Amino acid sequence: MPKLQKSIDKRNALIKATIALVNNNGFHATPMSKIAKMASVSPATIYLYFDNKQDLVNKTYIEVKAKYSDYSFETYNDTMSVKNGFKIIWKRIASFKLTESEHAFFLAQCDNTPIIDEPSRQEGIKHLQPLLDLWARGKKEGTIKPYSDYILYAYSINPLSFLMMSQKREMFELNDKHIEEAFTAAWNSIKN
Amino acid sequence: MPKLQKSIDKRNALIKATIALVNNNGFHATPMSKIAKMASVSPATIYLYFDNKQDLVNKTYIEVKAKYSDYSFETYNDTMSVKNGFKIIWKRIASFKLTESEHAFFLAQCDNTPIIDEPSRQEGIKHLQPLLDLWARGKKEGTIKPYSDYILYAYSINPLSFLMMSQKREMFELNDKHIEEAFTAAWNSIKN
Amino acid sequence: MPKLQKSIDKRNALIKATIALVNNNGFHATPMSKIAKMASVSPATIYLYFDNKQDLVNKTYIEVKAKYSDYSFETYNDTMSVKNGFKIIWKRIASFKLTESEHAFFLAQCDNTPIIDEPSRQEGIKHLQPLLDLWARGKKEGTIKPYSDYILYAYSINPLSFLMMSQKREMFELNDKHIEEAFTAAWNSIKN
Amino acid sequence: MPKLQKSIDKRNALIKATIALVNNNGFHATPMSKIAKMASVSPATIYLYFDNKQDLVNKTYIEVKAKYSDYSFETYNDTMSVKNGFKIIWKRIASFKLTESEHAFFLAQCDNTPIIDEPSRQEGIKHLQPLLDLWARGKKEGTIKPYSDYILYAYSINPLSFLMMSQKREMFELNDKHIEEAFTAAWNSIKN
DNA sequence: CATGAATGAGGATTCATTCAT
DNA sequence: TATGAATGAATCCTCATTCAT
Repeated sequence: MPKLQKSIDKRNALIKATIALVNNNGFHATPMSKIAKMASVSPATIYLYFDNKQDLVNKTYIEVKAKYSDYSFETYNDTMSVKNGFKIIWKRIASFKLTESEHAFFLAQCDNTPIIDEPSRQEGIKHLQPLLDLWARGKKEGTIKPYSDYILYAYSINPLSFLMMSQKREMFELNDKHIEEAFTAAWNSIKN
Repeated sequence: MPKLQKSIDKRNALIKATIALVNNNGFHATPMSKIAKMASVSPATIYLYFDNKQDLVNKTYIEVKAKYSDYSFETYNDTMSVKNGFKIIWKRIASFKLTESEHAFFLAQCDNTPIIDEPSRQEGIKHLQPLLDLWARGKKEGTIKPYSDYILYAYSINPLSFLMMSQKREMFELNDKHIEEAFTAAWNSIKN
Repeated sequence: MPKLQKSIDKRNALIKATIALVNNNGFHATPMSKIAKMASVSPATIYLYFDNKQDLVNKTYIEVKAKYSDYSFETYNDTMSVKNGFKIIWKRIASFKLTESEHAFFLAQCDNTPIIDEPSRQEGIKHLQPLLDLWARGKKEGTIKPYSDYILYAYSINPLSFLMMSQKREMFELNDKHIEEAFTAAWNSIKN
Repeated sequence: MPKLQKSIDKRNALIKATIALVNNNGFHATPMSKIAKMASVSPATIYLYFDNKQDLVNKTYIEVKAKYSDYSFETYNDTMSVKNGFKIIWKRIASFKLTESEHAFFLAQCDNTPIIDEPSRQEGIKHLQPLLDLWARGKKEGTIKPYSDYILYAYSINPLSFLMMSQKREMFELNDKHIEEAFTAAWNSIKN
């Protein structure tokens, strides 16, 4: 098994280490040297895979965001009814945010902070399209309120970030009943 | 009339500068020297008012959080009906997040990041009591769903942070109609 | 004796250390840390006086070049005859290059290398004017060959750099007789 | 016909790249990786041909110096008269410095800098013997001043380096008339 | 012979903090 | 109280060199 190329494993290890360290210590207080150590590589090696620290964080963001989207829509297809489709997607997103909380926390940090540059942020947004399409359909058929997508997202999806955060801070333990309640709240806020 | 005490003006200038710089550049990329410069003060002077950088940020957080709470509850009193009281509070919070967006953005950054230490975070939470009391009342009388406060907050209050963020990023412009829609969504998500 | 300002002594020590280290080790192989150590300051202190390494070297160059010019023309005034004036200047330059060989060597290194940026180089050239004026006078009255100033400089002044270099490399010891010979050669090469 | 030996082409490409990069950027700011890239070779390959960076520069210096000497004496033989022989050699040197200015510039940089180690420097000097012999002959027969060879070189040969430098910096354009003048100056400075 | 990946050591620069005034 | 100067300890990043293939 010849190693003729840059190893995807190393890249992944670096991404993983970045997430873990930024989550625990913040972007400040996450030196490249620590990332390298956690990924079991030399600091210099990072620069074979990424241009610089900013690039590393940008790329990590994009990758996690893509993972998030892929996960969210994996079980959805657009033949589903609006309500059912929404539920399917919502449950996946909830599952992602609560089981993959490392990734979700990282995204929350990036989304509320100037550590990601604008192009990468734009790149990360792209993947939401299926949800927007679903809402468009719902608005047309009258099942979803005719609100701006920003408002729909703010009330039906984004609250999960807050709940994930609270859980991560160990202030609150989300059980299945909570999930059901949360879904009800989400659906009530946007259904017509 | 000579000044015999540490100047509250300087302290305020430092807090203000911290907010502005952390908002624009992030906590990383906000050196003490820049804060000092923006506050028209020597770097050494900061240490007359704050123990160190962490302390400066903590105190700034607490101060802004207090301002936020004070603002939120200013027009509320507990003789109001649950629905009306909620609306009063909600509107104030919305107003704060959208007009005092510098402060709101700073809080959002702190709340999603490990830059604030735990004691300060706890300190900042205290002030929400009137809202929790209102919800307790609502749950008792059956107007508010019997959900955990975390869920109620996640669905009725926190979405405003997302909308503030979107507006700050100039992706979305919140007008009065949007505010009404947002309130409807908020209320629908928690009302019984 | 209050110290209220950046100390000119420290600046001078830094310039001096730069010259010594660049002379002995070359610009590469002269880390800021060594310069700091030799000047008995912290590395960070250098940046109070200079923008960066390039700036430090540029400024050092300009300073040494100015010293060189000042020294060269100190005993000259333009009422002297062309031949006598030239001799006066030439002797001073020779004296500078051979007694202040550290400075002269530094200049030689900068003049034959891309370590100085163009603006600084231009800045360094300015001060030669009195010599050019003298030559202009000599050309007019017929005592100096009507050659380009570059050629006159190449043949009458620049050779001293080579001799300084040889002496510094201990290949050659310049005594008074040599100086006389060198002056004769210089004068013969440009006199009419 | 497979190549069984280290390719002289690669070695040459490396030497050429070294010259170009050191000339344009200086020895500092010329990393091995750039040399490799310019020579279309892997960094590791350099170490098949040279021991290390110092060795690469030393060898480059020696090679260029040899080229310089060979060129200088190509049209000379020791049956020529002193004056004529000197003129022949001088013209070749001038031609080298002005047409092969890349090489000449590289030598000037090395000669005024501690980037070449002493043994290599000595090695480079050897080849000048024919000129020294010519001067010895000239001194004996009285056509050349009885000066040290260092002085003779400083005044008759070295000025060409300064002129080359000026031309390279585009401050000065050397035409045929200038060359004649320069030769006159050179000869006048050393002839008896 | 040739290479791209990998790295440890080191270099320029920044920064939170302290000190002398 | 207030400050500008000073600094040691990091931090990001580069680079000469080596290694596995």
